Amino acid sequence: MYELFFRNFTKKVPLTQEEEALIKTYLTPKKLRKKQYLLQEGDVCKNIAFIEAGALKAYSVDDTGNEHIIQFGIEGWIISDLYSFLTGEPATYNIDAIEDAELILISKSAHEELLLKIPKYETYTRLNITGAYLAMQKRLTSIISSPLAERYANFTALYPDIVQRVPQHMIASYMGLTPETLSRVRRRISAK
Amino acid sequence: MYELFFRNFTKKVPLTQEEEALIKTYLTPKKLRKKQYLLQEGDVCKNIAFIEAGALKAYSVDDTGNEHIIQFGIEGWIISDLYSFLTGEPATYNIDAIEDAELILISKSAHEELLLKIPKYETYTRLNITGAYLAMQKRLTSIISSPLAERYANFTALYPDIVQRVPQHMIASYMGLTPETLSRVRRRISAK
DNA sequence: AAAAAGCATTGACTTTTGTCAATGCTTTTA
DNA sequence: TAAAAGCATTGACAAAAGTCAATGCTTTTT
Repeated sequence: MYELFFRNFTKKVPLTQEEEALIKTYLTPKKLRKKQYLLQEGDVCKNIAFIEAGALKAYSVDDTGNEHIIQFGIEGWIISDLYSFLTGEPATYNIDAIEDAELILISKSAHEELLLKIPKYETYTRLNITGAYLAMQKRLTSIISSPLAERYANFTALYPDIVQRVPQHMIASYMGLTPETLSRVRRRISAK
Repeated sequence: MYELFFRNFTKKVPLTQEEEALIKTYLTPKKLRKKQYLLQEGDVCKNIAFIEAGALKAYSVDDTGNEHIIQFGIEGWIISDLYSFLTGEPATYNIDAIEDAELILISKSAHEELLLKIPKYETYTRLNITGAYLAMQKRLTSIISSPLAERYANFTALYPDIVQRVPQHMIASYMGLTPETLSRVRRRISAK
């Protein structure tokens, strides 16, 4: 149940057996069926979720009812409304399961205690957020500076597994496009 | 010279006099004239820069010679090509001064030693990167889900000082628009 | 003080993207 | 297994954004 979590952790920061055992006491496993919510907009985000298996999406919903996907998450990734988690403010994102999923939850109090008690957990957290920042910066750079066809090519090159597993219209949403536009971009690319 | 840096630091993580003095030995001040480069694409980013005064921009340049601004920085902010800094790969961004600027530089070796020797520096770093991540996530959400007029209104509400100090065409670049389009958006807003 | 460069705006036009509606598949649900 | 829902694609048209060119200011440079 915790294999991937600790494989991931120790790849960033090596742990002793004792540390691993101690950290384990702070973790809570959770299963989620496809379409179930992990978090709904307006609720406070109580957990950070590490994804052991499955796929989820975090998204906002606009006035016209459209979903805008801010983040995908699959095995080995972390998903959360971090702002809500850290501040206790109501969440602005929804998170739900695209596929049946197995998660490992870290509550706010667990997170805080781990930060205080285990310096390596702070390092792990720092490296995680740094990686997330760099990935998002690449995405943003691509949005403001690359033509659409190139942006889609970048995405498929970077996340081939997500392209396989997720419906096109969700990828369109992630890219800030309508499904029709993405469909046409793909046709233009494949015509070459 | 280091006032703002330490005011900022201690607001996040309180420091003893000794710690402050020790950290100071790792810092290098630098002045930059308007239009001068702090970093050029292709060079390795050797420093993280804390901005004591002035304004800078980080941007990429596309095949047609257009600038795309990925980040503004003014007093109290940090600017860098973090990916290049951390990996030693050539920078993909340019950074230059929009106004004369006073910077405090932290070199790679200084950064690494500080992380090892001063746990509070790691906490400071973690909080900084977390804040940067959350700000960028808001920007990204706004891009994929809000109409243009609203995005511009958000920007002016969030960064009124930048709107004052920076030419419109740079704000257009930051928003991923042409200067003409931003000008028209502004006219539409003010017509109401 | 004059010349040059930088900047924001506007108009006319083109290209890109969104919207709405319809179709044919495939997958899920009853 | 029949019906319903979900999905990708396409066409016709509308709206949004980009391009190119010109103008009038303002700021910077010489």
